[in-house]
Amino acid sequence: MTEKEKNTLSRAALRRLREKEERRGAILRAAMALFAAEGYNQAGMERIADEAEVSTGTLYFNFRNKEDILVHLMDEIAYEIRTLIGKEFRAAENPRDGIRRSGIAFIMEFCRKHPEKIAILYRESVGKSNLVESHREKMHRQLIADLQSAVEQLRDAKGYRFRSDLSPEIIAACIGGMYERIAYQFIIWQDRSGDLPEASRDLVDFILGGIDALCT
Amino acid sequence: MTEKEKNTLSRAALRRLREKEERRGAILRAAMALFAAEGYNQAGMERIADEAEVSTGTLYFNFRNKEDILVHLMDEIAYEIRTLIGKEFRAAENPRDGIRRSGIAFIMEFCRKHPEKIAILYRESVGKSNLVESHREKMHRQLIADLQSAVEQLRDAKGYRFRSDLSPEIIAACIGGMYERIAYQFIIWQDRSGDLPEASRDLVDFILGGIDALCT
Amino acid sequence: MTEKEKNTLSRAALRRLREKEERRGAILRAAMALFAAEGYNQAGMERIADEAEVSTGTLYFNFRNKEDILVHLMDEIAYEIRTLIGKEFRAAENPRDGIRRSGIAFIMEFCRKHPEKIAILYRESVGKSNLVESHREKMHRQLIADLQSAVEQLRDAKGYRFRSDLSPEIIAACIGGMYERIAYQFIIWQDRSGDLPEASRDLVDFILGGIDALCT
Amino acid sequence: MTEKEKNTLSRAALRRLREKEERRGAILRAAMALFAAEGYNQAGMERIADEAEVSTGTLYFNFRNKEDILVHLMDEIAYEIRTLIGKEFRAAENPRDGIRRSGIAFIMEFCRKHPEKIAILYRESVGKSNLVESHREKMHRQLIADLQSAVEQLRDAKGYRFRSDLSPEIIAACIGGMYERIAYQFIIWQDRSGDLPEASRDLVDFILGGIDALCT
DNA sequence: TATGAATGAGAATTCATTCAT
DNA sequence: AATGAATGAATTCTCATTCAT
Repeated sequence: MTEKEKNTLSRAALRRLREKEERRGAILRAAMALFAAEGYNQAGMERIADEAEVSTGTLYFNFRNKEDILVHLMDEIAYEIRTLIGKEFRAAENPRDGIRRSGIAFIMEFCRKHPEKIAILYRESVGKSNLVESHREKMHRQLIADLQSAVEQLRDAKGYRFRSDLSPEIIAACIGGMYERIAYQFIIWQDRSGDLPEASRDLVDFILGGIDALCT
Repeated sequence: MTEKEKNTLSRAALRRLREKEERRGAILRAAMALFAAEGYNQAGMERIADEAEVSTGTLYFNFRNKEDILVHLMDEIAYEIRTLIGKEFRAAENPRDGIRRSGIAFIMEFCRKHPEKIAILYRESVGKSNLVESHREKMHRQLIADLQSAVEQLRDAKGYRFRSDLSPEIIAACIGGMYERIAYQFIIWQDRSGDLPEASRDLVDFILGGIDALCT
Repeated sequence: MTEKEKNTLSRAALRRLREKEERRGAILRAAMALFAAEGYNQAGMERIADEAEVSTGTLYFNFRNKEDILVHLMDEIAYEIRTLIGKEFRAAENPRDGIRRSGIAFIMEFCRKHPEKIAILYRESVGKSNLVESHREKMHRQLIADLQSAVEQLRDAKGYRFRSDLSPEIIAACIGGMYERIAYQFIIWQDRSGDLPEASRDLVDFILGGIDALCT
Repeated sequence: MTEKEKNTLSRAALRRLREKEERRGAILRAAMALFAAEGYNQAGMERIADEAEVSTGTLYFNFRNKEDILVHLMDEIAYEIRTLIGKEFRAAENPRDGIRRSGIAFIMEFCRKHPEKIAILYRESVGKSNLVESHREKMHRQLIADLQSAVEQLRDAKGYRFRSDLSPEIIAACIGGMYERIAYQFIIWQDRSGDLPEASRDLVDFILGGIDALCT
């Protein structure tokens, strides 16, 4: 429903609409918390409904099925990440600084503050079903595309040349993998948020050094 | 059962032992194929038994439960990887070359040739249960420790100094993450084995460049 | 609401009444189409509402519940059948001809032209619930009573005597069963409308021959 | 499993086999009783399992699903009917007598003694799902084919000629319909077993008279 | 040891019905 | 009167695990 459509509604209708969206939000929040805390398979629909203070029927009124809830969570999270790192990258003076700033922001602003989203993104959405897996692929492809674009901007700004046409894509994939692993290891497996500032600094330097090494 | 113990057995007992181990192997092979092809949750015990040409009862005679089969597969795979990259690393002239050789071997000899093991390692063992997850952590910790040790050997050989004590661990984690993502993307999501030689070369150069960048 | 009551209403009230009846009709038409096409259990209330272009709430304003819709459909259909065969029977010169004409009309004018009503009458109303089943019995009892009366008129006109007092009822039941089976087989199971003229002729001759055989 | 295969089994294995078949039988008996008493849709799987003194899992070990149980019941019943009326028909001196004997046996020996089978055959299997319905069609087609063959034997024995080639099929369908309706009305809707002898006599005379009427 | 039938708790999903607006 | 979101009991089916033979 567009903003324009909303303007034509009565105030009572607006309130109902707000309540409806709030209910969807409550379901997504409850599902995220449970998926992160107990695992996608362990979290039953009844439990999600309870936590969201609705009935199971309402779950199915708002989402096609359990998978659909997970996919919506994935979309929300991916959107948030792309927004955050895009903003940081554009706010930087140059691509090199953009990669640094967005990398640190991703770790410090996103991962550190939303461990449950990291759990969804890197753990609960893995290997669940063909549909979820293909959605996950699409999602990561987009994030990789963003990273690849950043790498290419850096290359162009510096007058670099990479060894091969494949290099930007490889680099982007590597960057994605590094963030995933650092986040997983320091947030999900161990609780070492305290090490994150240091880790994120090493991480971006590692990345920039790696990129430089692939250039002539 | 150690080799020594085997020597004390009668030939009939040896045959039974051989058959038993063959059966365990058949079960593990069947489970690996099914987990990789259809997913851990989708692959039922009955189906695994069928494929291994034994009964479900035999499954439970050889393994505590379904999780236990997965954990054994994970162990086998981790052992194989550590053996391979350890061998390559030690066969190299110096740590820098060791990182290069073992990295390329991992991609070209292991990942490329055993996509089903990649699926188990990076997809089917993710987020399954607390037990599997903690086993996965331990497994990755070992691999990371190997990598960390290689990085430290490189540092010492070159007379490098890292910015912080954390750096070797961060670097090791990053390396693990890169390999995971490259393997996942080029083998599981897409079928681009043809790009793997190029990708693996970029990958090790990226790594070595990154390490250099964190040194003084 | 009788015709007389309608005359006392304002034109606006008349329009509302017309709209209301049109809505009931739309619901019944949608339900009949869906019950016939997909089955009573498969056709959900939401779907019926959609098809009738009303809301589920309106369904429940017009009918007590889902059963009630089915029962109304059954009544409509039974009324239509009784009207048709009654008219044909009375238009005939004698009872024998009446049985012939009404039988052929039932097959050719009703069954052939309204396969969806046949589906409701002989398939979708069967074994659904105690209420529907008892309604179905009542409905069939009425049709049988009509047939029985026709048979008795034939008997009296001819000066026949049946072997027993039960005979007219048995005959009537047989006639009902034959029509049901012929309609089911040639319209629902197979699509052999082309054979219906021939079948209906055989059918009535079979009936008349059967009746004669039970007379002295 | 053929008789021959059974002979090769140990006595213990035979006992287990007997128990297994007994369990299948218990399930079918429980399901038949419940379907007839409460209706197919009303009878839950849990209830059937309870009644058969097994678990729901055993239900699904022995039958694909609920539909499958119903289909097996239908097959059993159809087999029993064909066996009975075939035996009676062949035991008769001539086709005319065969039609009479088998008709009376069907009513008096089968319908009267197994009202629950009548309920399955003529009520609970109607309009349940596409699969059941197509199975029902096949089943009735076979019964009709038997009847048609009997009618054709009568025609040939008597040197009759029917008005059209369609006639035997029409007659067979009519006969099937009559039996269905008589059984339904006198056993399911009303409890008039006392009238069945009389009804069955009228029924066969009606049939034979009808057949004669269609001959030249 | 090996078998495979039996178990039964647990899961997702459906859908007729209600009711606040 | 009409709407349509919400309800929640009910239902079918799955599957890891057990255990008598």
